[in-house]
Amino acid sequence: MLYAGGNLIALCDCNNFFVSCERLYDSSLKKRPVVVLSSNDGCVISRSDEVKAMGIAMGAPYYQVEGLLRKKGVAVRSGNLLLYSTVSKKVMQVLAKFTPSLEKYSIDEAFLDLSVATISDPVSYAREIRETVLRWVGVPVSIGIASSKTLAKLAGDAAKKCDGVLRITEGNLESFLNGTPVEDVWGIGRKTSKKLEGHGVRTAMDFVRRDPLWVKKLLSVRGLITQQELQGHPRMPLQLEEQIPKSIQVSRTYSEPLTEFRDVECAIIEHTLKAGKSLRRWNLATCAMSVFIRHGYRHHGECEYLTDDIYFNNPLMSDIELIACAREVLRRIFKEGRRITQGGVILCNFADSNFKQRELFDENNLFAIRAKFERLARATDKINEHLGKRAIFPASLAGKDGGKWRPARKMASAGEIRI
DNA sequence: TCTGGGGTCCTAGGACCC
DNA sequence: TCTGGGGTCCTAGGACCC
Repeated sequence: MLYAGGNLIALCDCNNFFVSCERLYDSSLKKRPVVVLSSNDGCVISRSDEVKAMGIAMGAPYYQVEGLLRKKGVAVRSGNLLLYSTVSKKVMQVLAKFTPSLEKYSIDEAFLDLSVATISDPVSYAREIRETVLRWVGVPVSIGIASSKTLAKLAGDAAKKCDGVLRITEGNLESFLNGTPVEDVWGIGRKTSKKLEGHGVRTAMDFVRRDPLWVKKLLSVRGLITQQELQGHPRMPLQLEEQIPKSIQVSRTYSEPLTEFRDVECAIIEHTLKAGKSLRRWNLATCAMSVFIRHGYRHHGECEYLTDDIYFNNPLMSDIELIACAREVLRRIFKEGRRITQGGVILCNFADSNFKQRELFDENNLFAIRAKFERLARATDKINEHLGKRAIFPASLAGKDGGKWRPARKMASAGEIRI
């Protein structure tokens, strides 16, 4: 088997990240088993080691495990993304001190290029990284090292089960792959692993041994890339630059079903405001918007999505225009008598926000009016950043604090956290 | 009664054209 | 009226990830 030994990639993964953040905020949780719940306190999205040992699955619906959690004295917290992203930034800052080549892969994971001549012993270097993150931020991490991202991910998983750092080398690669079920490989999900098992492929080693042409035919190029990465060939370069998003989505499951148009409209306007803010933060403008609402419950076979799109010749970024469009689409899709349980807005087809095209016959001087809307949106962003989220908001939301649709967060940590 | 939210990439198939 | 081959572009849907 070929192995690109010169290439050295580390995956640094924060252990039980959301739980670790909650423990950072409230140190009394350090001695207790903890779970963190998704929006609307719907399901379990982070578990401490003790909770994992109890057999509580990732993504388990909270109402199904609530009794057991209470019986076992597990502390339960509603998710607090603001806290987690603040801690994430700190972790990334520390990691950046150890290598110039860093890819922030997710809120709790980063790939580090360790192929630097000055690093003589990558494993002890990784231990140093681990201790530094723990000391400076207070979050425990695991680090996997290998010659490709896919192997580094596997090494990272294995590192969690030993002392926090694990390296896959040419020497231990084969036994490692033999001991890894194919469904544990990054990029091979539930459907694909079922498909592979149907062909007698059970371990990562079984997969690696198959004819590449057969793999490509069965799983397309993605499968082929995964196979090569498992053999130790880096086929997925680190993405060092922050990627500009191709779409921005804001959606929520509501705390109770909404039946009145006005309530749904307020929710959709708030989602639009959030999406617009994110759009401007990236200096983007959008040429397309989708609005969708769902009625009924997903897991009861009685749910239906109502959705429609709107397209713009000139890219938009101001709240006034985005909200007007969202309301228009919502009026097209809303149906009386439905119990709306979720709603959302998606922006896509982006252009640089500096791109502006004047209409040939602009008799009402729309060009100038739109420029004003855009300046207003940017000013609003600045003011709200300084004075708090709702210092300025559209008149269409006046008198609506959104209590009816806002997701329930019954077990939020005391107060909103800023660390 | 109660099951999150936010993304990316790839492919197949249709429409259209020469 | 029927016939062939090849190309591009777009979209919906599937699969995966955290």
